[in-house]
Amino acid sequence: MPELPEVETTKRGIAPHLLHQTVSSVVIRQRQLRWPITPEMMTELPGQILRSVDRRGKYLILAASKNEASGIDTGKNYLLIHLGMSGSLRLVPVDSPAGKHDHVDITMTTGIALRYTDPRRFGCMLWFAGDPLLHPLLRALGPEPLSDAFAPDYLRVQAAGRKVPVKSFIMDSKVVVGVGNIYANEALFMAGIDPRRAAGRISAQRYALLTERIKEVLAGAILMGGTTLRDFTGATGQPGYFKQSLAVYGRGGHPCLRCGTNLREIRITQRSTVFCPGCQS
DNA sequence: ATGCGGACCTGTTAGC
DNA sequence: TGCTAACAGGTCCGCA
Repeated sequence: MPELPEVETTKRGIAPHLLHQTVSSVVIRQRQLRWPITPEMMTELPGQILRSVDRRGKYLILAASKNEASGIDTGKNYLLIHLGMSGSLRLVPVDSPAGKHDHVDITMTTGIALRYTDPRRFGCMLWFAGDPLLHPLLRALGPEPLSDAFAPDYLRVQAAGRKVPVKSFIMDSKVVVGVGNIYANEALFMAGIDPRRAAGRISAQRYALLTERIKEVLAGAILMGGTTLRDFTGATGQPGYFKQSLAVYGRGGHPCLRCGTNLREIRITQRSTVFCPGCQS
């Protein structure tokens, strides 16, 4: 379900209802996610105040700390959340009936609960202390695609000598975060690059264009509120509206919207890959 | 270091 | 209509 725009949309949706709020209770119905949820989250988080909601790649980072009357900084704890393939976070009224895959509720004293749902359980919810950016899952991540660090010459430099298909290359979170299967397909189409081409054999000029297209497609999707595939919904349950503007993803065998050639669908490292043999080389 | 394939888990859809 | 197999938005890990 979630690629970067969906995660960003989720973040924007939930943040206003969480910031500066005190957690009143945590209910864990299923702790076996990608990694088990530690019971400490349930015992330590209630009573703490949520201080920030951030995103790094497709990870959401919630910071929490106690409200110390003494003024002594007791340090922050962090909740690292990934939505995996099928996860979502929504805001629901306290005591809303929980469905089969509603694994966690974090309820605020306002009566609003942050509900984590994830049928496939590929996501995670990790409770820890210490600098979140040094966390093993975040430490080695590449730059944010919408930041200036993702510069026109960045991909060319990183790709030197690499033989993987360019599609796998831009989906590698150590290279750049947040480019999932849908947007990798779309950005390569927009840049006119064959997804099978070896990463190390693409010109600086084409990489500059690809970089621009990646930024464009992600920023556009964020503006649209995320892609709707199957059942993606934002924090309050509203659907995203980006699907209608996908040019290649999910359109294998159909005519290219630009040149009319039938789009080809292949697999690159187990992932569905759609491209136009006429427009992409 | 790089690249590949398997692993995690459930739900939906395509095909017989 | 029913059964089975393939596939789905992610990414970590172990092995060659």
